[in-house]
This record gives sequence, structure tokens and C-alpha cells, in this order.
Amino acid sequence: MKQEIAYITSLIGDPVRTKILWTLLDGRAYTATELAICADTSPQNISMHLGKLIQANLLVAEPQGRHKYYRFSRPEVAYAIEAIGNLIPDEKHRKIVGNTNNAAIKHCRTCYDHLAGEVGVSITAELIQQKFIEPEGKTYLVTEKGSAFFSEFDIDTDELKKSRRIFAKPCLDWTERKPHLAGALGAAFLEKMLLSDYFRKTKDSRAIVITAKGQQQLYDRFKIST
Amino acid sequence: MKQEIAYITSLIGDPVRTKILWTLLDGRAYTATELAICADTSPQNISMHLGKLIQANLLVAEPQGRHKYYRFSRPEVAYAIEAIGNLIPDEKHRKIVGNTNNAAIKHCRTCYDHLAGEVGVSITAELIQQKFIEPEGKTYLVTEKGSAFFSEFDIDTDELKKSRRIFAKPCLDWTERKPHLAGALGAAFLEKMLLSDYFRKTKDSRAIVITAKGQQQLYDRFKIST
DNA sequence: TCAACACTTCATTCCATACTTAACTATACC
DNA sequence: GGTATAGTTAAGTATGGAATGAAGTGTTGA
Repeated sequence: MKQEIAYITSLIGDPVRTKILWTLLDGRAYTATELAICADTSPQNISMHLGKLIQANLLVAEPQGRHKYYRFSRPEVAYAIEAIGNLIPDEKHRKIVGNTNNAAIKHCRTCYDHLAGEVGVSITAELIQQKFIEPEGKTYLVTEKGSAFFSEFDIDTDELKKSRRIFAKPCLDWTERKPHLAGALGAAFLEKMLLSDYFRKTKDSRAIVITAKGQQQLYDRFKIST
Repeated sequence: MKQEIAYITSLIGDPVRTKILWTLLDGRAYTATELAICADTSPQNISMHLGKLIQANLLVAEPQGRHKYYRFSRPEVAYAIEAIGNLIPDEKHRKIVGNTNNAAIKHCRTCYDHLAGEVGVSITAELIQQKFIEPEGKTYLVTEKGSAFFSEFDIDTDELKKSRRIFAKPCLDWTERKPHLAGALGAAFLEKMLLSDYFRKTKDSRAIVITAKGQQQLYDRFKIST
């Protein structure tokens, strides 16, 4: 058992592989070359590292033409990386949050495939406050009122529950240190809000920008000022 | 940012350190020597690794006599290790979850040379309740009634007081977070209860099992049901 | 007072593995 | 076909850091 854990941690523990995993945290698939640039190393080297991560089933690759796209094999990998992110020492932590470069990403960003950051945490708190969802052990339950709310976004919660993925659960946020909505519901919610143009993804970053429409809606629905 | 993460992951990524963290997952504090045995390495080496984990604020150490107890600095560390544990392929994972050893050691175990755990704490509370011992600053005093009680176990408290070891003192329990009886009296009391076959030591663990006779006596003397 | 024990520190050794150089396969597009 | 681009594979090197051995501090208990 300890050996299995040690095998996984030693894989995660390499600086280059950490950079790969950290980059992939935004839930998108990247090509080997893109990852080589992010990790600041050679194509041969990145290929070696990606091979190890795939062999351990942390990543999967999909060839598309002469490119090959790499992404997480399952959400659990992203959760583990996020959990490690929470361990960054506080003093160092503050600096980063205060760093203006990261202001956008602190404010509003994706965590794998759901909404995180200040805005993600605020929305989740408000969903609980308005009794749309309620904490139940390690998951969230959706109330009747909540089902109606999500159906406004064209989300069928009953249908979602049938998926093999965990329906709704809290995910600890590394900047806010508070939980935000993850799981199938969290992913669906973000997807629909993107479709509705509340948010737009930025290129090359996990940051998300809030549209004028989104600002209005966040205030109307959740009394969140951005 | 990526550098900070890489620093943490590289720390977690060493096989020996992984074994340390995995061992500490049961929430108990362990001594350096115990961890060296768990990780199957030398005291010097474990000391080096523990030093790094402490410097990164993943662990904290609290000296108790000539021992030093190591434990997680905060719950987030345990969460991260657990999250990594989730990455192990399912078939391998199931085998371990069925292991129920942790419950026993939390229930009843030795702390250095005296009784600790749930049972140790309960007995100590009852010794105070029945006015056999009473807290006095950083030590316990034995009452006249208490002397009579311990003499039933063939313990001569007056004789014990002459030894250079601290006679009786509270020792904070890591699982229960409550005090239990330590010092010369605590050690003698455990020794006699083992001799009287109230308890039996287990091999390779600090866990202690309670005999049928012990269960009866614990109930009769302390109203403790086990 | 002294021996045993728990743990640490430091200097040295040694090895696993990340990285490089080089050659190779496969796809895309002219 | 020919050339450029994306990615992989293989052999050789080198270096970071884990492990070891020896020595040291501090506590316990006879």
C-alpha cells in the first residue's frame, strides 16, 4: 500500500511534472509542445514525463492529426493537485494572492471544470444561504427549490444524478480556503453560465472574465457585487 | 506559484516521507523512532526527513521527555494525502480499507510505558472522580483513599515516591486530547494491570487488548463499559 | 554520577533519474 | 515527391539529494 502511494507521490513530486499537472488544472487539454513551453523544458523531456504520467493513469492522451492532446484522466487527479495547492505556507501564500498578476485568477477562475475563486466561493455560499443546496456529510444535496433554480439554467438535476460522477460536493479553494461547488452539478452550472455568456474563458489561463450581463445576473440572483 | 507547488510536491514525493505522512494519517502523533520503523529506515535519515517536513510546515513536533511526537500541522495536510490516496487504482485500494486496526489502537494503547487511549483517559477521569488522585499543579497527588486503592494492586505508593522518576503526572493524549495518568505511578499501574491479566500487549503495535477479566474489573471499579 | 536512550547534526558516499544529443516515425501541406 | 512540424525513442551523462557513519546534545532513571 505504502508503495502504491509512494509511486504516485514520486510521480507528482517532480518539478516538471508538477508544472504539467498545474497547467492542466484548468480542465483543458494541452499539446505536448504547449506543455513543454509551460514547463520550460525540451520536447523530448516533456515526452518522457508525459509517458510516465499516462502509464500511471493520471493523464490520458488523444491524438488529433499530428498533435496529441493531454488531459487529466479523471477529476480525482485535479482534486489531489488542488489539495496540495492548499498546503502552500501562509506567508508565501499571501504574497501570491496580493500579486497583481494573479488578481484576476484569484477573483474568478476555473478549478478543473467548475467555478472557483472568490466568485465561485461566494456563489456557493449564496446557494446554501438561499437553500438551493445544503451540505450533507461530504456532499451537497439539492433542495426542491434548488431543482427549480437550476432548471432555469436548463440543468436537469435528476438527469445529472444518474451520471457516474459524484453529483455535487464541496471542493476546498486554494485562495479562499473555503468550499465551492464541485462535482457534476458544479461542472454543469459553469458550462451553462458560460453558454449564457455570464463568463468568458481567457486564453492561456484559468482566469475567467465576468461579462456585463454576468455582473448584473450575479447581483440580481446572489447579491454579489464584482 | 508553480515553484511553491513544486516545492511541496517534491517534499511529498519522496518514498520515505510518503510513508511518514501515510502513517500519520490515523491522526495520532508518532515518535521519530516509531516513524523510522514504519518507514523502514535509520534514525538519522528519518530525522533529516522530519526536519524537512517541519520546515515546510506540514508537520509539527512536540517534545515529551526524551521523545518527540510528530503530527500533522493542520487538517489540510491529511486531506491532501487522502486525495493522493484516491488516485490509486481501485482494485488495489479496496484491500486496505477493510483493515480495522486503527480503531483498536485509538481505543486502548500504551503511551511510552503507561496506559493511554480512550480507556486510559476514562480510567484517569474516574480515578479523579473517586478521589483516588487529585490534580495539583503539574502533578497528581494520591489521597489516603487512593493509597489504599493502589495497594490492592500491590503498589506501594510511598515506596514509589522515593524513586527519582516523577511520581504521578498528567500526560496529554493525542487521540483523546485529554490527560491520562503518567509518571512512576502510571507505569506501575499499567504493569500491575498487565500482570493481573486485565490487558495484554499486542505484537508490533501500541494497541492493547482488554481481557474478559479486565472488562469485568473495569466495570466493577470504574463503571467503564468497553 | 553515570549509563542507556531518543534524537540530531555534519561530512561523505553513492545512486536514481532527469536531461541532453541524436536519430527516428508520423502527419500535414505545398 | 519534398519539406516542415509534432512527437517519440534510445544511449550517455551528470547532478541533486537520499542514505550512511561518526559524533554530539539532552533527558531519563538506577
